[in-house]
Amino acid sequence: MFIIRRSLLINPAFSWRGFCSPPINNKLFVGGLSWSVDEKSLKDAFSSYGEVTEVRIMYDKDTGRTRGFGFVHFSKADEAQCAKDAMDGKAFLGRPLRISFALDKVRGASVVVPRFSSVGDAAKRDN
DNA sequence: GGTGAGCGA
Repeated sequence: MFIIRRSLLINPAFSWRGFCSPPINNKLFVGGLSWSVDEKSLKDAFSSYGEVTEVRIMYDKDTGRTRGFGFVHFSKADEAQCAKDAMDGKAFLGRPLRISFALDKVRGASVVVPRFSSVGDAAKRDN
């Protein structure tokens, strides 16, 4: 029924290139950060959408500057979903944010980063 | 330097 389709439109958990993107965890990968962004300003910005338990920004040990991405931990996955929907694509300190759910990386193994269009590619073939 | 995936329990 079309009521289902309308639910897909109004629910951010069901929109990712027109495909399902449920909150898989309460951690967000945040890319596209400005070079001058720091953890406290990032936490302050994301705290408006939920309880931020931890913020970690990756720094280059050689230059001491940020690598332009980081991770934000929320108390609840629902809050992470809300913050992602609200902040993704929004300008922060002059640069648009690129947010997605964090893929858990275990010590000693490289994180498997699927191309952010692999699922969408399947959806396009279906379309 | 701008399409990017860490750290510590």
